[in-house]
Amino acid sequence: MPDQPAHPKDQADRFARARESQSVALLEDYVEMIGDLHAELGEARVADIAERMGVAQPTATKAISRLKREDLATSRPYRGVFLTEAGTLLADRVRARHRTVVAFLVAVGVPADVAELDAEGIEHHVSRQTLKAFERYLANVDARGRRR
Amino acid sequence: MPDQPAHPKDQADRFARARESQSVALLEDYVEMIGDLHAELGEARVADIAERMGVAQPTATKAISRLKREDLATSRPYRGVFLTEAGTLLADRVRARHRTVVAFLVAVGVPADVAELDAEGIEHHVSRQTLKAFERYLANVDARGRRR
DNA sequence: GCCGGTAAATAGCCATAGCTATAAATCATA
DNA sequence: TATGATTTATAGCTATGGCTATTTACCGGC
Ligand SMILES: [Mn+2]
Ligand SMILES: [Mn+2]
Ligand SMILES: [Mn+2]
Ligand SMILES: [Mn+2]
Repeated sequence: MPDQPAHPKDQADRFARARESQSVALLEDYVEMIGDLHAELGEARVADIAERMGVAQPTATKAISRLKREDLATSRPYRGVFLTEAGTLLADRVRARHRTVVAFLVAVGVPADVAELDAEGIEHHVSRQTLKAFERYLANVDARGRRR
Repeated sequence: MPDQPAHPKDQADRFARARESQSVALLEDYVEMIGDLHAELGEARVADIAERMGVAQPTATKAISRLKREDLATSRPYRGVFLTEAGTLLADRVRARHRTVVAFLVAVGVPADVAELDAEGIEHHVSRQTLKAFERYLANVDARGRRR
């Protein structure tokens, strides 16, 4: 019992878009974290990246190869990983979006710990327009206190 | 510049959870759509499933194999695909969640067309608790009219 | 009932993202 | 400075989810 008769092409485009977002999600999470590691530790070692991502070390190495291929990072063997200009920009954008999504979820009544968990996946599918809507919502909450 | 010093294990668990949600996402979208097709057309043919998913026919066939393996669907060769009890339950749950996510996004100010697009990816990362929060929010909106 | 057209299945390719096991490089310290 | 410990890279495996090309099954009309 779908809402409308469904336009196959539109629906297909929707799925294609979600698949595309997904394929970028891994890149986003890695660059964000590499940026975090530089801010916290002054460097991003493969071992630390792997630990925080919750994957085996060769899995992280392989992901880093993809970052390099997409010009988001460079690395000096046995010397750590570095974000390019583009990587830094992406990391900052992704980090800001991540925080907005978490804050927004909390603002609409999601428990903080759950918000953190869900945001890790949700963030990658939040478009520019949706992010703007979240920001507007937060601005209102901030200005007028918790609405009920 | 992360918010807190970051607990590597917690963060790793968060990523693991997002990966798990992702691996279920495809199953969810397929069962929802197969349910839709049965409601609309009385049957779910592989060709229609592929068209709506925006993938080639063999890709749909392979996904259906996975649905069968996970006991969400059965199929009679050249005769279409059928949801099991579990598949029907999942489809209904996923369809309801999808609608709630879209309605919620629209309610917080996301343009309807954008809400449709983003929801297709977001929905799979919305936990039970977050969904409850969305429902509460919508109930308030319904009861008291559009808040500003 | 046969035969052509359509639909589905199968074969076999590629890329991604995970893993373990092992080799190689670096580093610390004796 | 040699050596052992640690870290990183590499090799090679699996599963998923895309694809195209081809074969097989079904079905409707003659
Ligand atoms: Mn994430
Ligand atoms: Mn994130
Ligand atoms: Mn979806
Ligand atoms: Mn959906």
